[in-house]
Amino acid sequence: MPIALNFNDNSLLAALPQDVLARWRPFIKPVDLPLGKILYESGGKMANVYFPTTAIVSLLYVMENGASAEIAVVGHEGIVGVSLFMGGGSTPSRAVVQSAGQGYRLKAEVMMQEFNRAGPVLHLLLRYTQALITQMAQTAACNRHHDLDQQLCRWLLLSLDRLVGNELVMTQELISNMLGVRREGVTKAAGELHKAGLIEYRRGRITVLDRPALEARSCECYEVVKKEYARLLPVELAI
Amino acid sequence: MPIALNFNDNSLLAALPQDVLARWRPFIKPVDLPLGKILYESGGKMANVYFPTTAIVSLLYVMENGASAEIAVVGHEGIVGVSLFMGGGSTPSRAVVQSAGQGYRLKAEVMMQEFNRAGPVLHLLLRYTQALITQMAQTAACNRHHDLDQQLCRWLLLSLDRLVGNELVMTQELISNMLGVRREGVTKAAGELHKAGLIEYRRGRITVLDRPALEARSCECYEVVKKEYARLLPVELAI
DNA sequence: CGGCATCCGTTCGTTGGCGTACATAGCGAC
DNA sequence: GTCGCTATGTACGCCAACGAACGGATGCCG
Repeated sequence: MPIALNFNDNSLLAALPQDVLARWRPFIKPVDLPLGKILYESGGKMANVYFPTTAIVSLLYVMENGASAEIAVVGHEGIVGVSLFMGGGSTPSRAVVQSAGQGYRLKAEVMMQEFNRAGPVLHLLLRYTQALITQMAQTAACNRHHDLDQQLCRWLLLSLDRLVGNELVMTQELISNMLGVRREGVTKAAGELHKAGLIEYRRGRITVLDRPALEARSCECYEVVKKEYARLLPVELAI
Repeated sequence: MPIALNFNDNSLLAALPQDVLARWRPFIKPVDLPLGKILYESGGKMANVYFPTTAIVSLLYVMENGASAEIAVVGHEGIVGVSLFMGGGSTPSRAVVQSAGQGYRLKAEVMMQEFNRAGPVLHLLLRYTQALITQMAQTAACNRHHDLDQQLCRWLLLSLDRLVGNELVMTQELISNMLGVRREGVTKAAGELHKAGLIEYRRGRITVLDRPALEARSCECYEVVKKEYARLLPVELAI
């Protein structure tokens, strides 16, 4: 944990004016986000918001029968906990760390205080939330119309955009939970991507070999979401 | 068109303070919203926002190949055009009138002016947006895990909540576009609901006979969304 | 360096929804 | 009342994904 916090690792923090960061400095803490850690539970009170830096966080919907489905993913371009400032302070979804790493944690009250000043923080966060909404909407449509093969490509690309390097530490079982499909289905789809020479993997590690081909094979959803993030967030924020 | 506008027909308008309504009065107009009218197009600029009263508006995602999927529905409890104040001024989805009726139209600039005062309008609209987000997330998960039968029940109930009476003017073809499935699939599912005595229909009119049974047969998604709307919006706003 | 938990591969039958094609029937216009 | 458009009913083969079950492999840990 460096003495001088480097807020540039999260794009939202990086875009904030100095005076906001100065106010936040005493209350914002770097934290480890280990794989599987639940940042908030469905319907639970939100004591903090999180700004991931090297971690990836999944917004996961868990149904009554235990089945799950990812509705959006948040990395160093975003913030976990938008429902805090949107109002209500909870959502019926769960936020869980999908790829281990670090992030910053900020107390809910401090965030709210700043939000209620109705300055640049408010506008930046609302634009980010709009981008998140796009991702959710796209996920809904994608779940309806695209096959597992394409969705796996989309999902790999979305994750890749939020990581450095081209390797994901990720079991097929975990991916299947995110996509809301069976593990066997992921095995089959991944096998085909492997045969085509796009990826390589072994026991919980996936390496992307041919990213352009992955983009070509993915459904349109990846591209749409990416473009919308680029449009809505300041240039230096683009993923 | 009455001389005295009755803003109580839309719950958001009804919840606004008098001084806001007074400022809006010169700029807000009752409008007819005929079936199929497109209020805004994917990616298009948003010149107005709409407050439905008796109409229902679908937020529809249209894919490259022409396939579509509804991501949320808006009626007298809401507003069409949240991406205006969220930032960006457009979304990659389309807003189309799903059930003909009336609503109010307000110029985008007037809305923005009020929103930027950062008063009760801002907070009310953000809470509503949060409810809308819940609906989208639920739709995403529902699309993944529940079968057409259950989804049709959910969809009928969501529509019914936004109408007076128990009759929907709605062809199966239209429903299939909303749900993102084939028309034949809707015919089959509707036939089963009919056999079970829950609904009755003839050529573009569906009558709900046994609402409790419909709720029992629906997936959990309807209940979750409904509860979240009730929680997030003031009591008198509850659908 | 060996044991073992965990991850990945594969199989078989089932099923819900798709694409296509065509038949019937309600309802408005004339 | 008849015509014709459009909504609804039905049938066939097809395929992606499901559920369950089990074998094989890898790499971590002692």
